[in-house]
Amino acid sequence: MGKITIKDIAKALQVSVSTVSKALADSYEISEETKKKVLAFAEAHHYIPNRIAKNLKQGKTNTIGVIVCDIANTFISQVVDGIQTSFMNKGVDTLIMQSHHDEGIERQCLESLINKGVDGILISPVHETSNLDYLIKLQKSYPIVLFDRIQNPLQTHKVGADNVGGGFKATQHLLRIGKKDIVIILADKLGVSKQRLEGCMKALKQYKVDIPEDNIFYVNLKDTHVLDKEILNFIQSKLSSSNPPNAVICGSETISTRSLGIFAQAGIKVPEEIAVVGFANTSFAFSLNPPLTTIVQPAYEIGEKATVKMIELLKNSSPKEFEKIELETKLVIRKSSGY
Amino acid sequence: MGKITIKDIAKALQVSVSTVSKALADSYEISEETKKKVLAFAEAHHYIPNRIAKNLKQGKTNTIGVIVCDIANTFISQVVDGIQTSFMNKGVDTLIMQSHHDEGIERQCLESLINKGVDGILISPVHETSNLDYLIKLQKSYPIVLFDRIQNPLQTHKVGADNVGGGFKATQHLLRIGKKDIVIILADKLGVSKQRLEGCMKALKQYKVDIPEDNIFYVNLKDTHVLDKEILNFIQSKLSSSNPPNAVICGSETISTRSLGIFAQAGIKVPEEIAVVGFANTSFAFSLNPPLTTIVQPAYEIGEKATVKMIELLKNSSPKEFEKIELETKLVIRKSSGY
DNA sequence: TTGTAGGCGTTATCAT
DNA sequence: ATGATAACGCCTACAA
Repeated sequence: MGKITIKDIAKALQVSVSTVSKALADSYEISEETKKKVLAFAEAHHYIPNRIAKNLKQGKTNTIGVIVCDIANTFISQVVDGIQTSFMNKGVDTLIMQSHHDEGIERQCLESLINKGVDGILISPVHETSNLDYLIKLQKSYPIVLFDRIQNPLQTHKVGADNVGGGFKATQHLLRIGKKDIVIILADKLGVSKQRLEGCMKALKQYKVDIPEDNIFYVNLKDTHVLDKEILNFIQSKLSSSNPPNAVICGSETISTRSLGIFAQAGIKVPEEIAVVGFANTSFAFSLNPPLTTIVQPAYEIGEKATVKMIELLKNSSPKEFEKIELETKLVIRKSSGY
Repeated sequence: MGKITIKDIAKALQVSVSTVSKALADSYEISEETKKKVLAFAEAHHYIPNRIAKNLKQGKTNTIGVIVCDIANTFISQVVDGIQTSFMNKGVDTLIMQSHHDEGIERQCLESLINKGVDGILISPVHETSNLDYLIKLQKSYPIVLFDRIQNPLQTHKVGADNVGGGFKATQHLLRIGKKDIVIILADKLGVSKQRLEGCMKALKQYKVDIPEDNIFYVNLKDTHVLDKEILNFIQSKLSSSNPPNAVICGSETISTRSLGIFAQAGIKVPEEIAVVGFANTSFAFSLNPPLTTIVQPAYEIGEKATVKMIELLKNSSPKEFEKIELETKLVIRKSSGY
């Protein structure tokens, strides 16, 4: 298996290695006859070109490194699906690494990818300034495309979701169905929280609706127990206040799903008592009780577009005009918001 | 960046390339003094060894190919997390590919990995006999470890979950809390369905409980709409029969989550009217309404163990004693089964 | 202790 | 249309 080389073919066919090499590359310099002979022999003996030798010779690996925080995350795994599938269709290899939300590990991933000789890097950074200096340095020699976490000072190509638009859509939907007393629960450590909130505020302003400042609540996702308690306390105190809300926007998948569970347990009726709109990519949104109205990020497409951009860069390293692509989110209306 | 080679160091330090090479490898042949000089220079100039050249020379790539059906699947993404993290800790690269449930694509992945020169392959096959002949051939030259889909005629190392045990635990739990009228809904195209059912039957037998044959129902996961209808029809007809069930075991994550959603919509009380135990790895099980009692597969650990096995094989290609590791599943009791 | 030279499998240049 | 030869960057006998 896989032991036969170009040299063996040359010897067997009594031609030179270069002839074989060119024949296999379908070069115009080689006669049809010779090509046929070579191809036939190669086929018959299951010749497999040695990619490593080729890589060494050409100084390229045909491999792109991808760094994500956590591949087991719903959204991320969908993005990775898009990346892997697209690169595979283009014959490019994908080396996936996980930073596990740690800047130090992220640095190791970057260094590791570099010394593996990847041709480019796709990264969703740990946070806005993680390894920024290093990335800036790297960028001088490698094409780098940021995805998902695109609120980043690094000057480069970026592909992500339009989270401002997402926040806007979520809010607009609630306002349109007459839910004007909105509370917003956001993940405090999540970069996109800011954009999503911005979108919410934009919609509120446009519809001339005001909400008290303390209707915006930040939670920490680290400990689910604490999270659950915080959400419950917040909502209950709000509901029993003089100006009870009739809708809540949940700024992340975890917050969304937990909230529904918590409300159900506490006997808070959704959507009658409080309507819920969440940011979530899980296909289980429909299976929740009630089915959850969601803002969905085009995860697969984000991966796809980032891939296309990278391939473009690999072909054409000159166009230094950095592009920021923000793909539209989708509002999927289900029962939790009251139709 | 990364442009400096061993040659450059040699030239700069007025020594030979081999001296540098050996110094970098910390060879005993080289004097401490020279080593220091070389290391210092390498450090200072950010020397990065060219892995490709090394690979070419040594005929190894230090890379393992991984083939899964669908990386965006909850369980699979958790396994991949385990694989990627473990290999990374060992300094081995992971090349992940997706077969998208297609035997032809799987074949392409395999061929692609081979010609990329991976040192070994970790695969969760599309089905029990997909590319079997090819895998058998491959196995003569490469270490191959099967994971997840381990009911496979291929004679090799296998790591997966003990699904028979999982079925047993699910059933035993129901029987212990007095739910003896059990129906079982299984995914018809899922390989593990057989094992899970086997476990269920084993428990029923052990507890001397009989269920009618038509309490076992197979559904197709392709179309969710159809699936939902099928599940609802089945359960409703069962519930209105002369011998209504008081418990259901859902043989896959999709079936589990959909069922809960469907029951809620149809006003079927869980667990009062019917208790539900599902096979699911999603962390949202708790957020469902009611929180879902689940059989959880040790996904991360499966990936981890498969990795360990592969590394073992790479070090020690001789031990041809094939091992089949079946890791225990975990029963997580929540409200859907009635506590 | 250090250096020389050959080769891993390809591709690319330049002859022939 | 074909072939000889030199790289690519590294490792490793073997020589010195």
